[in-house]
Amino acid sequence: MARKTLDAVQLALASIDGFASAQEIHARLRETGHSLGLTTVYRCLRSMTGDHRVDFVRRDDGEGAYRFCGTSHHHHLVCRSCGDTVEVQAEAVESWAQTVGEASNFRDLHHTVELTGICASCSGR
Amino acid sequence: MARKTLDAVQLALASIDGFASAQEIHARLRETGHSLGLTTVYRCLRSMTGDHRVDFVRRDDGEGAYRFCGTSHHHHLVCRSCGDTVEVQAEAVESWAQTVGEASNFRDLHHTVELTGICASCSGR
DNA sequence: AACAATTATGAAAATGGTTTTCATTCCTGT
DNA sequence: ACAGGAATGAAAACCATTTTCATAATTGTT
Ligand SMILES: [Zn+2]
Ligand SMILES: [Zn+2]
Ligand SMILES: [Zn+2]
Ligand SMILES: [Zn+2]
Repeated sequence: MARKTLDAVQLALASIDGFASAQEIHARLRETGHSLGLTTVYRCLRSMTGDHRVDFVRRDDGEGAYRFCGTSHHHHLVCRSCGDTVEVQAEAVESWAQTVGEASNFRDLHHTVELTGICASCSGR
Repeated sequence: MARKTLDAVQLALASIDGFASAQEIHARLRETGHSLGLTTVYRCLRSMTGDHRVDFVRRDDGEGAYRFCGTSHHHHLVCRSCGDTVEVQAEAVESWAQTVGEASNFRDLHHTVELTGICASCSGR
């Protein structure tokens, strides 16, 4: 893989807040002038996750999502009615996840935390 | 959906140790004489996960896996290598989720928490 | 420069799990 | 028995991802 190509993908990924699917990254690349094939985007992402340069998770629908590792780790509180999103701190969860995983002798721990609810304006008052 | 069908799927699921994919459950059903279509198996599983009667997780390759489960609220620590699963208690997370949601004036809070890692036997030591 | 060998790329096809469609079968109540 | 509704499943559609393979770009050698 050409470094030039890897850099383009990394830049696109870094320009997106949070996780993005391969196809979303591909779309962003085309928006910014780069014309890379979807196949190449997949190839780069696989290489980058292998090097732990990007995080990989599965969304609920099974689609894979990628995130540049430099991005600060946080979680979201999403309104099920209007989709409004708030970023939340999760100190308590971070330490809990680590502690619980180690207690079971698991290594290389990751976690997915998704909070949902009905926001103030959607709940009427 | 007919109760008879739901029961057959639940029985098949209960006869399998740990998680099983829809197709594995379908195969088990055929082995035990029941001739249910794959479509119906998917329908039953969707209904059961909606009722929280079975747990649903995504395997590393994106395939969904199901397991018959009690009704108590809990979370999972899943090995990304062999799929082995440990149920974990999450007192700290339950209260955190509630507190964080209320702090943002959200109501009717839900949460999804998945822990993954590499289990002791898979990590080689 | 010229040329061969190696690598990178991407369009199209293949893959595979899951969902939709829709015609048919099964139930239920009258 | 009969009509109306629910349940079923084979086949087709879907869609993210992977594989193929022919072409383009790069690198190295003479
Ligand atoms: Zn976290
Ligand atoms: Zn469970
Ligand atoms: Zn394991
Ligand atoms: Zn919980």
